[in-house]
Amino acid sequence: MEGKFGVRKGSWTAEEDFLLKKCIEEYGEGKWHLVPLRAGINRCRKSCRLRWLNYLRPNIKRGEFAADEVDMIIRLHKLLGNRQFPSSFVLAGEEGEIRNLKRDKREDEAFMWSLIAGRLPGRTANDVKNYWNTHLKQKQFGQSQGVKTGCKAQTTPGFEVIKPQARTFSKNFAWMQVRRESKRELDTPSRSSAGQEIPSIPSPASPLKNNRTFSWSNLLENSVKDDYMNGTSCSNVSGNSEKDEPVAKFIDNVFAQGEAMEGYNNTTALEEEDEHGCWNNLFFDVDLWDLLGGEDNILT
DNA sequence: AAAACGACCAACCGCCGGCAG
DNA sequence: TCTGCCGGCGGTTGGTCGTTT
Repeated sequence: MEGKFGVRKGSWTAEEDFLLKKCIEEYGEGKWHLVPLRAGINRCRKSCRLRWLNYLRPNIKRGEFAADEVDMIIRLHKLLGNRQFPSSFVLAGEEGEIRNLKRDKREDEAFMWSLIAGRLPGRTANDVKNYWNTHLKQKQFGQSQGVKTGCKAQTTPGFEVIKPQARTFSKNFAWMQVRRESKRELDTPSRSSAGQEIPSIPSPASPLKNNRTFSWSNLLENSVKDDYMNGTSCSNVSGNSEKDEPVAKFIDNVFAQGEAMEGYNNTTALEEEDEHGCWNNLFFDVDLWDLLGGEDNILT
């Protein structure tokens, strides 16, 4: 059970767990290279960190994944693709400037499981990854692509990644004018400039017709998918017409949730003064906000 | 009853970017 | 600018346990 340099490997004992937990409680997380020494454990820094993050950390939820957790994993995995943003995931800035939202290679590859886990309280990235590999991957591909072939694990076949199309935002884009008080306007269906009814977003308090629970991933997924597939124009809640814009619609949908955003524990609040001098509180999922390129891209 | 098989998941490995010196 | 250390990630392995033959 000893690896290089005589450090212990393999399963952790109850005593090691106790020492590690005690050490983290005393010194806090971080400085992992010091942890084995401080805790008096003959383990490498990585082993200590992993044991803490995946097992000992408080509030880790164990046991079966709930249906809504599984649903969230599937949706986010579909949304984020197979560790890659499409290279065409770009936003058009001012005067034809194209900004590519594709991050560097490392970011592409590194953030998916942790991002998904971040939306599942108590679940670790390792949990999510294991669950995907042992349960969901086979369901998604097993029958049609013969995953159970006995060969070594291979890269997950690429999902169909829903790609937002290039778009232009303007500074006076109407979402900046939306006030939370205008949420009630959503009670009547919005209409596009062409008179089309805009698909309404379900309220958290009123479940979807098919009884599926509302989740944040629906916002982006539905918004992007609808617009990408239909190519329809839409208007935002303030009634201003905009070109067909998946991201814009997403933003509209986010604001349509009004008060509900406040209860979401991973939401950032922005304040924006509109042209009438009104201050608006804008609530936004921090990860998706970043995913879309942050304020620079959204507001440009 | 026991061997073979398969599912599950904790743990390890290798890689990479950030950062300080 | 270079180098080495650190933290953090996805991919993969291998031990354990339940099920099947």
